[in-house]
Amino acid sequence: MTNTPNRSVQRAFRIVDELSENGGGRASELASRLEMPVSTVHDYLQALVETGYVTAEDKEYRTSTRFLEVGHRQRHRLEVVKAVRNELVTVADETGEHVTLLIEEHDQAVILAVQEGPDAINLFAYPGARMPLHATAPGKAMLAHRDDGRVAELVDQGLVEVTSRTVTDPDVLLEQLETVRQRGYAVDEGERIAGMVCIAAPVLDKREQIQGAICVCGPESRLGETRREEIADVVQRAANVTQVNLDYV
Amino acid sequence: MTNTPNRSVQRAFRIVDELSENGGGRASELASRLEMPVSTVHDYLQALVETGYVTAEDKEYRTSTRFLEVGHRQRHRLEVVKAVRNELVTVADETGEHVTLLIEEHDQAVILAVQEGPDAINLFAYPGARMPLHATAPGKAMLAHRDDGRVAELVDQGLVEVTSRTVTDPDVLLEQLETVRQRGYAVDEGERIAGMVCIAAPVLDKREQIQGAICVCGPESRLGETRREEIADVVQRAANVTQVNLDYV
DNA sequence: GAAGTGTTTCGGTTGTGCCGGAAACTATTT
DNA sequence: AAATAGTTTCCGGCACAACCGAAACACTTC
Repeated sequence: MTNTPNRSVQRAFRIVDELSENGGGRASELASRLEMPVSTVHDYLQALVETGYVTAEDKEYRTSTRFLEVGHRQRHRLEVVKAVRNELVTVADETGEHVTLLIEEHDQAVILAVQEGPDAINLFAYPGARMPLHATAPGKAMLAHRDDGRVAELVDQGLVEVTSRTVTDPDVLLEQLETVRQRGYAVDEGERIAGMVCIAAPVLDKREQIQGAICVCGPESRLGETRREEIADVVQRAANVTQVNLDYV
Repeated sequence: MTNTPNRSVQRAFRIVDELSENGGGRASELASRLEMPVSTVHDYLQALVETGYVTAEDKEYRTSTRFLEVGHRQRHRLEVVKAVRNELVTVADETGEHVTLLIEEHDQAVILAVQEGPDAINLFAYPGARMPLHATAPGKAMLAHRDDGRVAELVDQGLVEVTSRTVTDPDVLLEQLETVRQRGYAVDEGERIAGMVCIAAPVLDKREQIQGAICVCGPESRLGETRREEIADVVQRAANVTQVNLDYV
């Protein structure tokens, strides 16, 4: 942006990113991938090990469990997580499907908690996983309760097509958001993962501020019209209880 | 050690640590706590935000969910976690207590997974939480299967007294480790948390390498002699099944 | 034992992190 | 509104630490 990006910090975290994506790596490997001199990467790795955020085991470097620690501490402090915990379990039991809590961060939807019901299909969903807002039910649920300016910004950045069904037309998106506001829940039909339907309800606090979204995902084949409405009810009720918990505490 | 600690990297992560411990903070606040000039801290925060690992919301900085993401990705790749998952649930159900999976990292025991049984007391235990090896059952379970050199190193670093019951005498520790090897499980009696008894079994792979430990914790009052032995059996069986899973995959 | 591959060390130079100072905001108070 | 105090943010020049080429070192492999 303006200035002072602090190159060292950038580079350190680029290395961390790289380690995270590949589940570890060696100095030379990283060096070639990041197009940096080996000796430089080596210096960084040394420094990172020193901090405790990276471990070195026989020339093989990995991210350490410190990341888990920091991540969980942060999550633990978020009110929504506490407020929603029991509800997630309930929803998972009642629907049998894959249930998640998401929040918005840095213009993306991020999973904070996962609860798998008895029939849940195995999604590649873990806390910290992120996805575009416009291509998911929870994302749309949250966007619907943001001011229009925010939505316009997103549109300007371009609505990436994740699957062939992803909404990429701004007008369609705005229309859908209006629908979400009216009926209280959002749906995505294979817009992020083909063959997958998700239904999500927004969690608001007493000041009508969006705090997150509860989302149920299941295979299209299992989620007919009536079933979807059932699920929508369950999710909305859960979101409601969560709001009460949130305001009560 | 030798040289090149890369000050920028150190400082960046010190700021992250500080943010994590206090659940966020403002520039001036951090500056005074870390005894750095405000402008410097500001520069770092800016850089950290740029990386996406820190979020800024109205002058209030927090660690972002990226840490969760990196942490979980790492955890996901660890074989032990997959191998132990079902067993943790089983143990939690059978014992009713608080069950965890731990590994060793950087001379500490680190929790990787938590499973609470129906009667579990509420411990401040979350993935990423760390504790000294010598003061916990899982730590002792893991140490028992390390070569003596490693143990000697730990002793040299000093056996910190966590509670009044913590083993601080090297000879006693070595003796206990021998017992662990003989009967296959480790016990700690209020050595880390007063009033808390923990029973842990080591998870080894086919090459006899220590991969982690499964740990059951409960209040002293509930864990009499016979109950402890029951639990020891359950934990050992779980560790055994985990080993099989580990080697099979 | 020579040649190949990757890691670690070393040190000079050069670019950039650093931080004092000032400006631009935000509250709060009179 | 004006003054005060406490922030955050911007700026810019200097010193020093990051940077990386090259050399030393540790290994395999042929």
